[in-house]
Amino acid sequence: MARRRYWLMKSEPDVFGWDDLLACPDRTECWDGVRNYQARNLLRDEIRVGDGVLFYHSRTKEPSVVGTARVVRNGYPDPTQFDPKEKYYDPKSDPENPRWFAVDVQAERPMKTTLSLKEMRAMPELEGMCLLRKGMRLSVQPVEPEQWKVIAGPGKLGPKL
DNA sequence: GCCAACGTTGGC
DNA sequence: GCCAACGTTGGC
Repeated sequence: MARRRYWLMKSEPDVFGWDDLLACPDRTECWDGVRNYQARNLLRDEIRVGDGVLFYHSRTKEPSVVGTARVVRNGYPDPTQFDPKEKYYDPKSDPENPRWFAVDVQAERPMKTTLSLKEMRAMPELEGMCLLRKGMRLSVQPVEPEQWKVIAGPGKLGPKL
């Protein structure tokens, strides 16, 4: 069994945020709509059931990590790419060889107190973190175990949902 | 295969 | 809402 790995996923609370995830059946939702090849590769090849996810709110007043989630389904073809009614419809994607992938995530625990981007920038332990690097706009990105521990380690999280 | 134009992301 | 930093597209 491979070691559990960690990721950070960005969401825009105006579109779909933590509260929306909690409102889903089983607190589980398909993480779809990712249209970036680098992120796609992670979703398709790297992210596995059981991995930990930092749930991050972007494009909001105080961009922050708000909770943790767990991957509950490995990468599979993103259904929205084949639906012409979908915003994320991609007519160039061949169903025989899908271009875009999604995973399912389940909300696990809220942060005891949300951790803002500003606060993270001020933490020397998080230096070099993907999220904090200039120009890093990946909506799905890796988190090192040490970084996970600092952000979501003992005492940082609220009760299991 | 270069690169200008265009679109998107996301902090501020 | 602005705009810098990227990524993608498409003409050549």
